Amino acid sequence: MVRPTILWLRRDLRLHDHPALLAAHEEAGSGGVLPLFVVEPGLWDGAGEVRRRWLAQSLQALAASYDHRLVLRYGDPASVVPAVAAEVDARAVHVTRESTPHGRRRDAAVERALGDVPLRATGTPYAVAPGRVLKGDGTPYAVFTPFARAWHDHGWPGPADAPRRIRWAASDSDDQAVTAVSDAADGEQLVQPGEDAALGRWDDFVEEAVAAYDTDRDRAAVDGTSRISPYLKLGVVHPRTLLQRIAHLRSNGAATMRTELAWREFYADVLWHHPRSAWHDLRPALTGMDYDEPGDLVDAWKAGRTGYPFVDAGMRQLLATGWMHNRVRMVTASFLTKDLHVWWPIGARHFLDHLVDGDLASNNHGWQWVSGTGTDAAPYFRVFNPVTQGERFDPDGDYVRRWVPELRHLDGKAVHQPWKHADGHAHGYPERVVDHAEERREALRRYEAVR
DNA sequence: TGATTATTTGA
DNA sequence: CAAATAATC
Repeated sequence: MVRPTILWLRRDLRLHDHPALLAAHEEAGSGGVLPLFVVEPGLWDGAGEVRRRWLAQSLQALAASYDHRLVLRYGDPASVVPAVAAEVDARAVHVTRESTPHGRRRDAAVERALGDVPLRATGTPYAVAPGRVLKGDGTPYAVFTPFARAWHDHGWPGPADAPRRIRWAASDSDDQAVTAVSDAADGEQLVQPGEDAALGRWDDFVEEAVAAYDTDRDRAAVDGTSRISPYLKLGVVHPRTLLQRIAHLRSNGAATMRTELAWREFYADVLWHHPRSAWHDLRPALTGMDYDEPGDLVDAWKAGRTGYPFVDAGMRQLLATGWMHNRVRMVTASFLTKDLHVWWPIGARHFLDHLVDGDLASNNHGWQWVSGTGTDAAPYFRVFNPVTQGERFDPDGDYVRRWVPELRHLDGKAVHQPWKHADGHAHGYPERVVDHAEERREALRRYEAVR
């Protein structure tokens, strides 16, 4: 009697450097590993089109690398996973350990529902497991820089062994999941799906761009960032693999790249210790802050029609591609929270709905950083000037012209202040919805009131 | 991983 | 008096 194990996939859609897959393989013996992905209604139905497309295409690429044995099911994992386990008489269900509030609740519910079938968690989506790095007194770090130092000193193992001849077990997908995924998979994508594409992208980046990353990553019009985040979001690559491939590099660019990966680990660690910070102010510093209710101005912000070119370019890039340059994320977030005086979760929700790399911990804590409510956050008085930021990080105006066609007739950095040119608004570009200088003062007044 | 304003510096 | 630097929000 041979019994398979189930590998229930979530944020680990890859073949290599996959400890949970190796553990499932080890335990299964000749019974084989049944790879299962559950399309969760709560996560799938609310996701934007571009986000769904990225997941769908990533699943198709994964299926190909799993000899097309990947099983897709639609429904609540607490009923679906035990049902599949019963169908195939599974020995155990293997997963990569989750650290988000939803993931932890869900996995606990699945474990209860599985009854006698054990749920075995191996590894995490991080180089160092969230919660592992602690201060000398046993409490978590609240400030990034000391965390990053301790994280680096803690170190991490090298990539897991390459799997050798995994024996896959077989079962059927359900129609609803198959249809959902195949319908969603149509269309262009920011980057190519799949593990091979991810590793290729990273190798290109290491070869061509990482040395200049510390300066080029801030230039909105330059393809100076790695664009590896959509892969990290779904675990198409493991950060350990990425870190290993830049470990021998001593350039400032490589160091900055390691620091960016450390930010991802830091925010996952913060979320592990403070699950409520996903959607609530982490620090009570701004309790009682006077926010405006979302209205027409927020709609203008979402549509990229605020009249501030750098902001609008970013918001349109987000809608069109499911991605936004990180510098512009900070500027657009500052605009919503400090020029429009809207509470950060409104913006965080919009980003998460559309970003193909939308990761709860990184996204929402990034928003808290901008709004001044996060741990180690920007001080409340730090307000980005959308014009100055545009002129500094898109000095030639190419980024704005790429995403805001109504401004293509303006040359150079003139695009950043169309109101200064007689024909600036000649092609339908909207007037500024607010006056930045005035709203900056208003933001400072409101912050002052709760200080 | 700011911006603004006041102040100092140096051609 | 423009540009660097410091102080302040």
